[in-house]
Amino acid sequence: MARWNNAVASAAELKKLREDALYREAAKAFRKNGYHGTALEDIAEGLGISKPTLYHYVKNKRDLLYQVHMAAVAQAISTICHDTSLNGLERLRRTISSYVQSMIGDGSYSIVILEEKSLPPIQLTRVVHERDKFESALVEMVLQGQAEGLILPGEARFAVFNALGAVNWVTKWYRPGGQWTVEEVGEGIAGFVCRGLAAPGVGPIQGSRLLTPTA
Amino acid sequence: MARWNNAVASAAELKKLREDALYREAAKAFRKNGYHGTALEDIAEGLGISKPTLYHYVKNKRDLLYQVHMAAVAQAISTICHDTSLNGLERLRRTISSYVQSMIGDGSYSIVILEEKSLPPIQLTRVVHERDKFESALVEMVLQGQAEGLILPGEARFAVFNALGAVNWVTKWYRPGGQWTVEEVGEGIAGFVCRGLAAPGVGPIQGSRLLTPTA
Amino acid sequence: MARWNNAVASAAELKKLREDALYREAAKAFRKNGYHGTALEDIAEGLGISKPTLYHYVKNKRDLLYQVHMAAVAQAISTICHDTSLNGLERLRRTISSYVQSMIGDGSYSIVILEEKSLPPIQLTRVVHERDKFESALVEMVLQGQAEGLILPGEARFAVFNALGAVNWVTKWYRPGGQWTVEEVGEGIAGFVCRGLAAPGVGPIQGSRLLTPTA
Amino acid sequence: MARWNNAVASAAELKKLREDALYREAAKAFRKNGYHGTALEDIAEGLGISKPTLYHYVKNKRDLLYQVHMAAVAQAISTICHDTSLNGLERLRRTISSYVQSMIGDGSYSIVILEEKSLPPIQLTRVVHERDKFESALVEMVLQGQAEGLILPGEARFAVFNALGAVNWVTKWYRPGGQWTVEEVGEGIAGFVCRGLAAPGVGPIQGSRLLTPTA
DNA sequence: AATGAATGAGGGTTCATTCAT
DNA sequence: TATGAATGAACCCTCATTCAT
Repeated sequence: MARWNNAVASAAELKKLREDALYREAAKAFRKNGYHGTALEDIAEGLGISKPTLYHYVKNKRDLLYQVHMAAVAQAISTICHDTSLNGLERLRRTISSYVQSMIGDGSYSIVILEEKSLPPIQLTRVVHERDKFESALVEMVLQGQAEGLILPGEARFAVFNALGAVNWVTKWYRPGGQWTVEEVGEGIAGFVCRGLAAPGVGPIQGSRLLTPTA
Repeated sequence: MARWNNAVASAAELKKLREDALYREAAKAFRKNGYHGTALEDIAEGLGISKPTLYHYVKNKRDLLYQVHMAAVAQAISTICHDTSLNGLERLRRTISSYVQSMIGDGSYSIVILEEKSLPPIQLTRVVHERDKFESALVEMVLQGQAEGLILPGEARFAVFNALGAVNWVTKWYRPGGQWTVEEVGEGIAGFVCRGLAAPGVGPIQGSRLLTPTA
Repeated sequence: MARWNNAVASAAELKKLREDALYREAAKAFRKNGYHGTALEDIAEGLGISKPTLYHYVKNKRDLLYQVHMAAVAQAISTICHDTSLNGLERLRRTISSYVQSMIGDGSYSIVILEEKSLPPIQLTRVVHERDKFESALVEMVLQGQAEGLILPGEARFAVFNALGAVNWVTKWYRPGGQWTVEEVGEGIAGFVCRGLAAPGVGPIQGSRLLTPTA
Repeated sequence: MARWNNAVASAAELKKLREDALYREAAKAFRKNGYHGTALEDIAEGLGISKPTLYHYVKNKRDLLYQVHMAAVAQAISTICHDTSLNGLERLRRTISSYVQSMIGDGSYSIVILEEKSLPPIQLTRVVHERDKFESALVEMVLQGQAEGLILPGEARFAVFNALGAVNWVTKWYRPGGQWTVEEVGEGIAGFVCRGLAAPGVGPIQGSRLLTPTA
């Protein structure tokens, strides 16, 4: 019987690896059934362990959600493109492509949903605060792009909301192992978003075979 | 004390009106806390009635979710633009704008999330089947737009997924009573989506002040 | 099957009566097995109802303990002898006799034990505060008795501790329906305590057949 | 870090000393939180060892309680005054003083409470049987005192119950390191009890400054 | 139609106990 | 001897659902 999804290695790293496997399994379950719809038993079963064993790694269910959220945000933040030699639109495009790929890739922690009553205020605040860091980075790229005349004028936050919608939705429909590769999807969505925001006259924006910009 | 959100009228329509109020209240709760995170008590409280009274109007909680889903899909389908004199891109734009406005308007039934274990297979199949009608209509518009050379070639379903992401996400961030009107948001998202899909050379696409296409 | 120990009467008082029956049953269980050793199921079973039904009457187990404690202290306070025409020693005697009889009588709520971790600090403070009212009344009687030369000089609190020991211990050994009546026990303990505290030369103190002062 | 409360000595006695330290620590915990309210982890922590290590010294939690009870009773029995040259009242007084001092002294094993469901019948019987030895000794002293005309006539068992109440209660209120010494408390309680039982005309009975018989 | 009362089912959490190391 | 890891059993508590009124 496969335990811990075989994420078991040498002594010291063991616990860390197990935690990661736990977070990923939990993220998957939360994504599928929501926080309240997920029983700890489901997660334990997915890992081939018993329910009480989970309590060696997390304090309680809420804390597990919190940890998963934090891991997800950290993953999101790690996809931000910091290459200052690029214009805002291109930085946005690369970030989105990279972010999407991390979301649907193997090691994804991403949870999109945040049921309102699922976290106590303090932890909720922290999650929102971290999430804001990621969103602010996107807003900043949009503002740069607008200043450069590459992105349509208007509310930068509105632009980011649109972008995040197209992006986050991917977890709802993407099925790994299908005809569309992770990379194609990431590049495709990034292209879609950037075309949606680009000012008129900006040249063709890179996409993927799923939505061909140079037909 | 306001009961049934004052949706009470003359004899025969009474039940229908109450059902509608119930579905809207349920939709709001499900949207906020998910299916499993919503207690029937929450819904009853929101309507100013008691928990057992709900059972005069719905068979059980699952059935309530089913009814809300069906109402939501019907609402979505009702926003489809059937004007065959228009090209695919414009029909898509009008449909999206209209759909978004219905989602964030007062009488919204929309639930975006479908927790996988929340409906029994038979009802799930029906909901998915109805939802497919709406999505197929969108796919058909994209195909028409591609045939007309107005929409980029590629996977029409991929295009629709992107569109739906930007669209459905609106329930996560829109706050009624803020600076952005329902109409501005609807037109803005529709413009964003259509620019994201439009083939090069297609003229400026209508948006709103939130993202100005003709800056 | 006997439900609610037949403590069921007319409409409005119903809930109050049920609460009382619940508190008495809970007190009995806590006395026997301690707080942590008592399962809510035990209490429910003793009342002929099911476990979740308890939650119509108390918020949770801790709150139940708190309510029982408060009822017990109120009962204790109600036995205090306020007859100011009496000397301190006699007031003490009457109070103790009355208190003991209330503890082992039918409607007793008394819990003697307070496991330290069983109540959250706020509720613990309140219980202790109320209990102090009762103990202070006893201390005051002792001080009066000492001033009157009827009680030995020394630490009044020490005297009260001794008295309370003899008194509270009664719940550990008294078996209703045995050879010793409630009244005999109450008077007997009261006499024992008062003789233990009385100054030399104080005349014979009333007791009971269980320990005859006038042999 | 202090382990085993430094009760560690040479090879052979090691196990015995550790067991004693364990019993005392367990007694303390049981006294504070009751049997069911005490987690083995609490005891282990108090000894600076880990939970499974306890199982090298006791078979299981119930057995630990049993051992502690037996140690406590043995301690109680060891305080019995066997000096046959003394009258019953004085023997009782010395025994009680000595017993109280052993209860609140450093090496105390005393558990006063016996939650009914905490021991299986066989072990319970043995504990009760041992306890009876101690109580019988007290009863015998009372009978002797009554025969000698020094103790009030009446039920000897009732007299002993009163005595044990005042005595056992001491664990509930005594705080080491306070203003009252162990000896003062022991002598004070013994005096209180014996005055409570003494026949009229018996001369002054020794106490302590806490309750002065010769004021 | 409406609801207070009741409960079976289910989920989160703790903990005594075992085992491999 | 000592312990981190694991788990079955038991308990508190919630909630959808039913029923009598």
